[in-house]
Amino acid sequence: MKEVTLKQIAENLGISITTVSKALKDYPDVSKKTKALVKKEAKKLHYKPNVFAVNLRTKESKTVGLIIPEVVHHFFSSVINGIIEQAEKKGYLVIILQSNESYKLEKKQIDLLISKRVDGIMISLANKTVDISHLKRVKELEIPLLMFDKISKMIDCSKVVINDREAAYAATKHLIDTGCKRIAHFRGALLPQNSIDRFLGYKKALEDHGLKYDSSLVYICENVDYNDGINAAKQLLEDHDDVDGIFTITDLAAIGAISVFNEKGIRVPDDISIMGFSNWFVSSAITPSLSTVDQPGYEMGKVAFKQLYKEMKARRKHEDFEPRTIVLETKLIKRNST
Amino acid sequence: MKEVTLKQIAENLGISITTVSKALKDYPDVSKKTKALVKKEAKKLHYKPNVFAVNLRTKESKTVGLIIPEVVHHFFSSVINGIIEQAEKKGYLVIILQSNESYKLEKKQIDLLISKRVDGIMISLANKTVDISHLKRVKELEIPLLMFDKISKMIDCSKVVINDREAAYAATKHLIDTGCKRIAHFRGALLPQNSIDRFLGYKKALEDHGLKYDSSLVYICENVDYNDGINAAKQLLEDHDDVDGIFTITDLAAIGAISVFNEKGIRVPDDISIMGFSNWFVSSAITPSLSTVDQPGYEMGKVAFKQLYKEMKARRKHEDFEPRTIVLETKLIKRNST
DNA sequence: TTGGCAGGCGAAAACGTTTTCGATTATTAT
DNA sequence: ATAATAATCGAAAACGTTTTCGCCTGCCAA
Repeated sequence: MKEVTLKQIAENLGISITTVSKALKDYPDVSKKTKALVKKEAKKLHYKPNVFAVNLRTKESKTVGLIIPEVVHHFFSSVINGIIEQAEKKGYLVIILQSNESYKLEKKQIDLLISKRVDGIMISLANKTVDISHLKRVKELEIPLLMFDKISKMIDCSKVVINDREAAYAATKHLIDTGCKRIAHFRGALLPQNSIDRFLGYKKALEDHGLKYDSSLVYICENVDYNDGINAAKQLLEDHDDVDGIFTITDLAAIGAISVFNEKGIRVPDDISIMGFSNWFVSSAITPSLSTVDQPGYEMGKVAFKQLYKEMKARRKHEDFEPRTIVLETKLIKRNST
Repeated sequence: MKEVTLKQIAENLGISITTVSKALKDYPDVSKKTKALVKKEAKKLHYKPNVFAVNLRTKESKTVGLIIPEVVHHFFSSVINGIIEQAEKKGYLVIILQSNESYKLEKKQIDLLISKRVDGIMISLANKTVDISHLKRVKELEIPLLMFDKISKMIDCSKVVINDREAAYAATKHLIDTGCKRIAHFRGALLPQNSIDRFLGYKKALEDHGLKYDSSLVYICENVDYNDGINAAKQLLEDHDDVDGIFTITDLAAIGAISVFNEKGIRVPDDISIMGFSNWFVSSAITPSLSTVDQPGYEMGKVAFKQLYKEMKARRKHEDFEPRTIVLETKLIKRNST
C-alpha cells in the first residue's frame, strides 16, 4: 500500500511529473484534455499532495502559532474558538501553546514556533513579560506577528484590543449613576497594561464625577481569580464600613466578593453594588446576577486571525504591510448586582 | 540574511554536508575533533534545522491533532491543558480543532489532520457521531488514534475514560443516603454513551436501594447547558410536587436548576437536594455550593497524551502495539446542595 | 607481501513537490 | 513558402535534510 505521488500518476498516464503537477493546479499551459485525464486518475488513486514536500518547496506551513497565558479561562477559550474557526476557513491550522503567565515559558514557546516555521504568530502576553527581545526576534525574522488583549506598546505590530480605560470608566460611571458614593476597586497586578488601564478608567470616572479618589479603596488581586475576590472582600469589610460599590477587574473576583457578602448577610446591591468585567457567562447564573462589561472574546479571536491573515498574505506577495491596531467595542451589561 | 543550512556550515569548515549532519547528531563515525568544530560553528551561526526538510525525510511531523466538540467548556479546556503540557514535554505540538458537535465537521477535520500528516490523533466524539468510517480510515492508515471521554465502542484503539456508570451510581446513592426518596434525573441527549451510562447508573442506584424507577422523572437536556437546566427545572415543578432530589448530568444544568429554585423560594437542599456532575470550579462559588462528581479533565488529557505517545513510539519502531483502555477515578464531592 | 580491520569521511540517492526555461509541434500571418 | 506566434509538454534544478554505502588511509598480523 504505497503512497500515491505525482510520479505514480505520471507513470500511469505516460506523461511527465511536471505536467501532472501543473494539470492539478490548473496551469494554463496544459490542455483541457490532459487536465481531465490527470484529475480523473488523481481522484481514482485518492491522490493527496504530500504536505511535507509542499512545505519544503513553498516555505510555508499553512499553520499559525497561538500563545496565551491560560487555556482554562472563559475569555481566552472564547478567543481560541474565534481564531481556530476563522483559521480553518482560510485553510490554516492553529498550534496552541500556554505560557502559564511565565515569561520564560513564553520565550521558549516563541522559539518553538519559529523553529516549527509557522506562517504567523498570535500572542497575548504573560503578565510577567517585560523584556520583549523574543518578540523583536519574531519581527526581525519577518514572521507576521499579532498581539491581542495583553499587548506591549514597545512592539510595532498589529494589535487587537478593547479600550480598557474607557470600559472601566463606563463601568465605574454606572456605579455612580446608580447612586454609589464610595466606590472601591479590586484591581489586577501592577504590571499588565490591562490592569493599569482599568484602574485609570476607574480613577478618572471618580474624579470626573466629584468623588475623591482614595488609594485605600484599591485592593490588588494578584491572580485575578475567585479566591482573590474572596480575600479582597474580607479585607475590605475589615478596613471600611462605608463602601457602597465595588468595581472589580474581572467577573471571577466579583463572584468571590458576592459569595462573601452573601455569607455575611450583606445585601447586594442594596448594601453594596458590584460591577464585574468580562461578562463571563456564569455571571448571569449567579444570585444576584452580575452587572459587568462584555468583553468580546470570540469576536477578538476572529478579528485577530483575519488581521494576521492579511499580513501573511502581504508577506507572501512581498508587499509591505502597515500594522494596525483594532479596538473592539465593549458593552455595559446591567444586571441585578447594581 | 540567508538561512543557515548544513551546506553553509560545511562550506565554512571545508567538509561535507554528510559529516556536518552526522556530527550534529553524534554519529559514532565522526571524530571528536570534527564534532566539536561543527558544533561550535553551528552555534555561532545559530543553526536551526529546517523542519520542513526533516519532516519530508523522516516522514514525521512531531505534531498531533486534537478534535473536541467544544473549546469553551471547562472540562474540555482542562483536557486541552493536560494534553498540550504533556505534549510539549515530549517535543510535540498540538493542533486543536473543534467539531461543534457536528459529525460532518468532525469527518472533515479528520481528513484535514490526515492530510497534514500528524503523527497521531486524539478525539472526543461529537454527540451526533454514529457513523465511524472516518475513524476506521485513521486506523487503516495506521495513524495512532486515541479516544477520550466521548468514545465509540466500535473502534479498537486506546481510550481514556471515567466510569460514568459507577460515578452516576455513587452520585445517586449519595442523594439516597442523605434521605431523598423521589429522585429525578436531568439526563443528556439519547445517543452519547456518557449520557446513557450516567442514566443507567442513576437507574441502578434507585433499584438497588428500593426506590422505584419512574421514567416520568427523567428529563432530557439536549445541549446539557444552563438553559436546559432552567427549562427542565421549570417543567419538573409543573409535573411533580413530591420530588426531593435531582441528579443532573452536568453542573451547568444543576446551576440552572438551582437558579430556578432560588427564584421560586424553594430551598436547596432543604426542600430539594441537587447533585451535579463534573466539578466545574464555579460549583463551589454559587449559593448553595453544589455537590458534584469530580471529573479529572487535566489528568485525562495528561494520561491521554502519554498513552498516544507510547503508541507513536511503537509505530516508529515498527513494533506492534496493544491498545489499552484506561479508566480514571472520579471523586464524590459533598457540598451544600445535598 | 598480502589480508584484514577500524576509523574517519563523503558521494549520492532519496523524500515529493514546484517552477523556470526550453523544446517541440501546430497554427496563423505574410 | 517562410516566419512568427501560440499551444503543449518535459528536463532539471531546487528546497534541506538523512542515511546508505563505499572509499581511503593507516595499522597490525601473518
